[in-house]
Amino acid sequence: MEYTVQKLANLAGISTRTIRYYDEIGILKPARINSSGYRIYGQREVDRLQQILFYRELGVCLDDIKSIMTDPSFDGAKALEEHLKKLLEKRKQLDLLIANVKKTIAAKEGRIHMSDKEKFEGFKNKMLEENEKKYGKEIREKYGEEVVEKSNEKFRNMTKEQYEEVTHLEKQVTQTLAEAFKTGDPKGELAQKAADLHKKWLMYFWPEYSKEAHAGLAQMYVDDERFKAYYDKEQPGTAEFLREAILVYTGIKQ
Amino acid sequence: MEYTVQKLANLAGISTRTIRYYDEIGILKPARINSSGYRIYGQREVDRLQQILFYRELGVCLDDIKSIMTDPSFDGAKALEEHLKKLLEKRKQLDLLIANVKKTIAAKEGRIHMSDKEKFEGFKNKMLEENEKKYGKEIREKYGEEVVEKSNEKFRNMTKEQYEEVTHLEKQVTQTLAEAFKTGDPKGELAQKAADLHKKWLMYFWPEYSKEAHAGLAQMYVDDERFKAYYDKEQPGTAEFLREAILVYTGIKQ
DNA sequence: AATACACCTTTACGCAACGTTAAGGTCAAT
DNA sequence: ATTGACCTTAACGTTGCGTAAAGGTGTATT
Repeated sequence: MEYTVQKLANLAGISTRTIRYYDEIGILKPARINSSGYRIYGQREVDRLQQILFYRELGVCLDDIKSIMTDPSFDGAKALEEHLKKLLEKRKQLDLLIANVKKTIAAKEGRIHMSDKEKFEGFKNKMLEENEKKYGKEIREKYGEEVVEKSNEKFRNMTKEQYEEVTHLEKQVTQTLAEAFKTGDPKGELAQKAADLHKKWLMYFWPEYSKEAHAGLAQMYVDDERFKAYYDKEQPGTAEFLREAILVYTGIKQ
Repeated sequence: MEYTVQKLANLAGISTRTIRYYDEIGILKPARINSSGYRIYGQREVDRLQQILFYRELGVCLDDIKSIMTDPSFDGAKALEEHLKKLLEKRKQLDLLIANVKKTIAAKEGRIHMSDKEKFEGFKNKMLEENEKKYGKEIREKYGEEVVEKSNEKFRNMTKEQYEEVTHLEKQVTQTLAEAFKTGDPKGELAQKAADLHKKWLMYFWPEYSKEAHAGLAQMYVDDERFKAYYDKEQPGTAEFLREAILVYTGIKQ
């Protein structure tokens, strides 16, 4: 039997456009072209199309299908394994998404009745997630995998009281820093108090303290747009001011 | 604080292209344009961008985000519910895909060791699925939901022996039909034997037999490209020949 | 022979959300 | 005056087709 595009399309349950497209991308060429320029397909092409549609239904992209079917040296089984891995990854992402959407809906409807402890754990996880997303890659490169993991571990192990203490400290830093900024003197008492509070805050996260690391972090607050924006939110220049204060505090600069 | 595209991009951890694109589609306009034509964003825009990115991470498309954020009468919670439904549907599809890919891999590696019974059940299910995919919609429209369901039920309840009998019958029909086709006479003995075998085969699927329905099916074998292709596979014209034979067999035509 | 109608052809835009050049202005520092 | 780091708009590419548009072919009917 020979088939024109439409006959083949009906046979396979797809559109003629699809068939022409498959010709276009070279994945399914007609057996021949007749004198009027019509595409004519034979039994071999029907079989090939079945194969293509089979892989298509498994969600394999046409380019990969092409490789699987054209290159005989290509390992079809391995390609499917790869494909499966991609699908599983996709499902993981999707599960995360779904969980987040559900959470958001629940929160919006106000019918979230978590215990304080659960809420607290939720906060911690959310913070870690956000942190990872925003700075994860660079921080890991800068400080090393181990340091970051230790820091996160320390954070995860915080009690509710410690967490409250640390958020309180954060507020104190911000406030003191804002007041110090008004004085304009990074060596002044207020600025040094801010730097000290900042150190205390930091020690909730860092496995160990060093002046050099503290000063380095202060420099990053200025260099990195995202950190800078956080400190400059109310008053532009605050990030620089904090750096100066910390440089003095750590004795790197008088 | 004021931000140019790059500052805002760094702050939010996205690309400048994205920011310009969001301007282009009107989802995030700059606070103002300076004398050089630069986009300038303020705190309000930063907050708005955060919102946008929040929804984006939930997988909401930009068009929906636009609706959620611009139209205050728009019900954000409802939109999220809708979105969640879509995501769940997507996951269902994905799970199906994954199961199929796994099955395929297992089959390819030949490490599928099913019992004969399991294998048989698998065959039946696969046939039903394929049938559903290929003809499902039209058949249901033509014969009604109930008839189709009854037929499928009958098929599902087949024992292995019955199934083997029916596949054997199918082969007999094909063979007898091919021989009858050579005689060219749809009224001849062979053709009538083919029609009779076809009836017997059919009765494995249909809840009840009627001459009219049998003749109607024969007509469809000619009208529908897919059925026609099945019968014409070896010899074009076979579908028409079978129809004629059945019309005689059922007494609709002498 | 003309016409209708169901086929067939190629060309090309549209879709989502940007990535990626390309070509060219602006700004601050050297 | 020249870098170099910014900024701008314009436009193509990505995936797998759907959907016209404009025009040729084949066959049956009038």
